[in-house]
Amino acid sequence: MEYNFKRIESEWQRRWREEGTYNVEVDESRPKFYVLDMFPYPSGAGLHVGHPLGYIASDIYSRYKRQSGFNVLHPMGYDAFGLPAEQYAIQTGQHPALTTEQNIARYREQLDKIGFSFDWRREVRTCDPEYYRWTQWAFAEMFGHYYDNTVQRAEPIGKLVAHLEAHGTEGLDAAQTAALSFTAAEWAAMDEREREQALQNWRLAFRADTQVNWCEALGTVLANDEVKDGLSVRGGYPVVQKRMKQWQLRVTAYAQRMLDGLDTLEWSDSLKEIQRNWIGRSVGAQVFFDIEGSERKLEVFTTRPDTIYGVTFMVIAPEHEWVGELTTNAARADVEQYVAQSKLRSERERIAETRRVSGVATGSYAVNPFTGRRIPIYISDYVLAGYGTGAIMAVPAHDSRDYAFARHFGLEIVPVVEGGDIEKESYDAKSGRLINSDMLDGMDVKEAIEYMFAEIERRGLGKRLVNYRLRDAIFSRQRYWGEPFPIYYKDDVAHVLPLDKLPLTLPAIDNFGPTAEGEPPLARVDGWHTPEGYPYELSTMPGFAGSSAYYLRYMDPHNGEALVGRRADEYWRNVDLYVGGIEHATGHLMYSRFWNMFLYDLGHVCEPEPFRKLVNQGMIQGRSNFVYRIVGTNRFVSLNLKEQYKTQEIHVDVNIVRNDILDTEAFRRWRPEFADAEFILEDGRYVCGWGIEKMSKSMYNVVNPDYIVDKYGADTLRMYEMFLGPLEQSKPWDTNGIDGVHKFLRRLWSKFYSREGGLIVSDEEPTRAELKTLHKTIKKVREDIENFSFNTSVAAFMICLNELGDCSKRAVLEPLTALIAPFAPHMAEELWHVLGHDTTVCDAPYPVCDESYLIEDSFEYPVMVNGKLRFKQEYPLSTSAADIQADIVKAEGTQRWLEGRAPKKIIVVPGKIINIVV
RNA sequence: GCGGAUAUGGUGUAAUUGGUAGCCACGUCAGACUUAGGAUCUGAUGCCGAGAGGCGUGGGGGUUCGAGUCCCUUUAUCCGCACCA
Repeated sequence: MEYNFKRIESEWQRRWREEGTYNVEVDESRPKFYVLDMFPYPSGAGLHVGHPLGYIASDIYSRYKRQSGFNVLHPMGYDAFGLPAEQYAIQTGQHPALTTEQNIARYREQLDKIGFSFDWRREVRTCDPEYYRWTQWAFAEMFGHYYDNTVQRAEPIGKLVAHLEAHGTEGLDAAQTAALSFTAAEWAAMDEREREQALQNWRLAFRADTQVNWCEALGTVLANDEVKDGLSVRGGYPVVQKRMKQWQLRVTAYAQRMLDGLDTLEWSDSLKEIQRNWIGRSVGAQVFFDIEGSERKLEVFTTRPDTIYGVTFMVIAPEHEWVGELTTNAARADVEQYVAQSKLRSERERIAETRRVSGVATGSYAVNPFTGRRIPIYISDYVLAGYGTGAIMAVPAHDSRDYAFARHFGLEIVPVVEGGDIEKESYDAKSGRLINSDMLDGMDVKEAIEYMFAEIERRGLGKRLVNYRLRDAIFSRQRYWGEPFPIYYKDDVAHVLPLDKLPLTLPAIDNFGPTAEGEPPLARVDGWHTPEGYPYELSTMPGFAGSSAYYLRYMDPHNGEALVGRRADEYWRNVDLYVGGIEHATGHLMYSRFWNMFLYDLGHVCEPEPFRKLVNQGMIQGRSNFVYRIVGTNRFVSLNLKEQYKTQEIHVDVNIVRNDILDTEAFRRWRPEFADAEFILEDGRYVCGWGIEKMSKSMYNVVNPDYIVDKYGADTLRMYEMFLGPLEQSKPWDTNGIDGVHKFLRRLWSKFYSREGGLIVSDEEPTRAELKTLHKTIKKVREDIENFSFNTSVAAFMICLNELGDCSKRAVLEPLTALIAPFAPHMAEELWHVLGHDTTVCDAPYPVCDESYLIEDSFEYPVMVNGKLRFKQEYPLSTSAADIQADIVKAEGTQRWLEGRAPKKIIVVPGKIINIVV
């Protein structure tokens, strides 16, 4: 009987759905395992063959865990709010809700064909009000809390208010935007508006004026991780820096905990490193410099207080708040011009012009507190307003940027670390002996840094400080298709909606662009205010809002009382295995950890970290094919003849090419302009060129999973995607190799059914060799699954089948069916029932290797002479190394290769190798 | 510039973790069968060489009886950060 994958797959998918095979409930009697995929953003293009890669791997692991006795939670949903749907809406006028709905339907259809073991009853969509109610709730909770550094966790804002009432800011140690200072009496004297203004300095969700990434084309601000190289990640539009009042999340409060938490996670080192760099912890000193003729002191942050004797000038950022104050009348015109100029530069220009020295003197002077010397204060955009204090002490001798600046402006360069030659470049040394530094002279850099920390504190010049590169997350977006903020304004004071007023649903509109006044689209909505008439916030939340806690909702998706109920949370706890792309390293994976830690502080969840183990699947690239048109003609020349002509390389649809041979008839039909194409063939065939590129429509290299499923079946697609190579590695999709996997499945099928259609499974006792093959395979496949090495497990199945030959014995085939079930679930299910079972193969215990079948009693040693394999010699494994050593010299082969010489040394590694050194 | 990763046949890859490099597939070649299919089956296939044999894991060096694997160095590609004080 033929392997009719279409019948088998549609039938079992239907039965799984009808019987709820993959439904899962809390069950305290069994151990849990939570396997999660990063949910997709349902784009209009549908899935290509690269998208399911991670889903297939996690599905295999889920099924394996289930067969191993775990109660497996394996859900799926959609990250449905976001820019592309809205951009599409602006262009076409179609409501994003509608296009999103359509895209989700298409995604679901595609996913269903692949045979995943999702419990679809638990589906979440971030744009569903019943879901985003909890996104709004979490935001409201953040608004209602601050981060208390003394206890290292979020605390209710009421505790802060109590402190301010009693002591003002005295003795307060909390994560804050700026260092505010007022007394209890001053607090008491504030009105509601002033108080709220002050509280925003500590709230974990707060509104503040800040430097933001503004994208004019998208009409919205963007978070740092949404900008790359000065361009928006979505769309690639220019981004400029702008000061705006925005809602933000105080993720910096959790910087240290997020850093420390990394050590507890089973994530790849590279991913942890990316997050560590993003958090960017650096230990240094805060130092205050006196300003000549002013009461104020200029605060800087430095990691190299040891070099303070080499400070010959200071630099502040053009956005520094004291620019006006520090500028003397004589310098004012120049400074104003410079500041205006640097404001105009886009982020992209700024990056491109890195290393070009620019700046202007303020005319003011500071005093080096250690040398007592008068040093000029400059303004330059190589100092960033957003890092540290936006001001630096410049040490030109030992910092290349300061050096370039000093050279350009002819400033003094004083070396303070021995060893460099500062004539041509700075000496950015992290070790060495201090010179020209008074009491530090002769100390090593490390020693001097420690000494200076103490000295700075002793002299009351500042203190030791930890700085983070991590910025607070800009949380508002001036657009429509996102979660509305649960915020309304009363006399411009922000108030938050309580849970029983949530969700605040997104109103329907029909024009998705900004208003004429440049207000967000929600400004168009009449009645966008509370019943009392107080206006709601006009911006909406960013894409990462909805994806920050979705994994919690899957645990308890229909709970109307809480994001996740206590019983579900305490059972499922956190994600045991998370599979997704590395592109979320500094976005989603940071925000989710922050969000989860916050909910943990409040006691809503019982685990501080959301994702225990994380696997990053590689990108599937496209394998493009090319044809070569002779310039100015409609003639196409085969790859190996193209050098003889002047040709132009043209992408050709990979679906009309097989093994790099072009289907010329299909090519003529492909596009009208090729209808009368002529070909110059080689060996009667047209050979195409190929290259690896991103999979995209414009390269004509997109392969649709539906097409593969239709032609080869879901089981073949699943196994082939795994066979392609290591999961974590990026690799090109090449449909050509798929035959090998398909052939394997057909051969497996033919172990059960003869060509004529009869079942040929016998009850004969398997031979020892057959059992050895079976158990070897069981061992290998189990190990490979545990190591996420799915490509080698597919190879192990193929080897197993090759070794079994025409063995069709039940005692071998039955465990093999259970073993392959996670990979090819449809076929395994069918065969499982053919073997007479009436329960699902998903619950068949995963086979265990019986090591006794693998034990060998003798071993054929490869015998090397001077490191080259010369012959083989068999010894019982019980033979000792000494006995082998004594015996091997006498062996016929040894004698032949020794050619009368005496061996210098004989190395015997039992069970591995014999090497004779002559 | 800093940090991380990768490099093996025509292609995707594998290698009991320092022990016979190239498993398993694709492709190619040869053969069988044939209802002529892009089916199925069998065999060969790293490179050079008629053969014996030699050479082979990006390049160079080292440790070792033995290196794809460890160390040093260098090149190329990819990823992350990037005037971070």
